[in-house]
Amino acid sequence: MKTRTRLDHQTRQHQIVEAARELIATGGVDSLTIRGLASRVGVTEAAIYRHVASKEEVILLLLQDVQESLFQAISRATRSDRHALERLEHMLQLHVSYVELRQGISFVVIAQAAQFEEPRVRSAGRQLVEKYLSLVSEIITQGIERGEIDKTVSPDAAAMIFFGMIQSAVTRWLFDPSTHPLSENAVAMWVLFRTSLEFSDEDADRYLKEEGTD
Amino acid sequence: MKTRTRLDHQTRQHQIVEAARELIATGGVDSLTIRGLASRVGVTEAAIYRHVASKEEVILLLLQDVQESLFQAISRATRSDRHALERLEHMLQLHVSYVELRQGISFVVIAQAAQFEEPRVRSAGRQLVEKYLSLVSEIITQGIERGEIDKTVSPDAAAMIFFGMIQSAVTRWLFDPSTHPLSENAVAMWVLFRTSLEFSDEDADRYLKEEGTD
DNA sequence: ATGATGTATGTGAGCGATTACTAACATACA
DNA sequence: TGTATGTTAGTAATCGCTCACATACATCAT
Repeated sequence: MKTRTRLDHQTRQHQIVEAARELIATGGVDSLTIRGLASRVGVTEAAIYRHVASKEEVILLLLQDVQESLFQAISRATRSDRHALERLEHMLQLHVSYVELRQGISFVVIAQAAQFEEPRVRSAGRQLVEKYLSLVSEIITQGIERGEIDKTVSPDAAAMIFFGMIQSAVTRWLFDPSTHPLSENAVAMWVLFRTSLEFSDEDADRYLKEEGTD
Repeated sequence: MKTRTRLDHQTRQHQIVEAARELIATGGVDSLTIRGLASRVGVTEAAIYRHVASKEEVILLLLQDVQESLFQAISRATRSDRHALERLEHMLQLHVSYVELRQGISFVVIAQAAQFEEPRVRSAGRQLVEKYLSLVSEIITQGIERGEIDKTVSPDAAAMIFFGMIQSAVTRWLFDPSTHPLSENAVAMWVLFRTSLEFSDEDADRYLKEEGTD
């Protein structure tokens, strides 16, 4: 029985982050314990510390993983050359799909990060939010330059509303997933919000012929 | 030294809820412990249990207190007979002031409630969110009936965006209060979002003379 | 190839600290 | 005198984490 499966550092660390995500998804942040990680990975607690310095590092790795996978998931929308509004709509759908796939992990982890004492965790969470907002804000700014979005729109405010739509949908969905389907609520909000970004009729013809100043 | 100050059940329970709010505000949800409550109230741990059955009840009482105080805070906006859009703007400002006063408590507690295992805590959090959304939704429905808001607006979707705006502003504010003033961000979002609710120009004159069907 | 060796990965046991909570007893007050 | 409010001193459970030790595996001299 001494024939244990020995896996390399990288593989184990990845397993630990994966286990952390699953634990939080099923039982909330309080369920994230070293014991739980060890149990899920299939090793002892002490083995966890061979690949991770502390519980804090687990959280930081998870935040990093969330950031990479989330931006990977929504990158298809940002890369496209389509109309800014279509890119935003696509991005919203991709983000919502991501949250459903990860069982709400991204939102939960970020929200919790804001509450953590550890400066590094807070910092990582803040950077994730700011990076996301910047991405949305840039799309909107581009849209304005290209004449696809009303120039009176504040990109920063619009990005925050966009971010808030996801938070709102996810919050409701976390409480009762069956009653509040994530995707449907997100689409309903988008249909309404996009009218804020579109040209008002009086301005429309004035900018229809202009080109983006890029 | 045996002359302890003996206070009645109701007073102590109120002190406990107040202490719970302060603990969470300063150190996050993990800081909410029976020891911490006892220390802040100025009694021993065992005394806490004279007025509260369990830690879960503390959270439920806190949620109840948040619900009452929040709706009390925003009631001034809902009671008014003014234009629906003005009522919503006023409500947003009052809500933001409330969050600042309570140091983000309302948002944090609700978000955490969605993650708790205990069914009663989850239920209380869900009801708080739903009640809030209903309130906003009703104001919008009234606005539509009175011809103050575009009839194509979905009250439910608009209410969720409204709720999301607060979540978005608070999330950012919790990470860095000085850089992201709650009130300013909220106002900036509102200025943008309200254009979604207003009449498009073509419809405006059609409904200007109609009365609400209430 | 073979065997020795160093290192990375694992285990078992247990550390001190903290958690929510309780029992036995004391005392203020109606 | 009874009851509500308090204290002291615990409980078992769990937390993050560490130490001494075991073993798989790559490397390297022979």
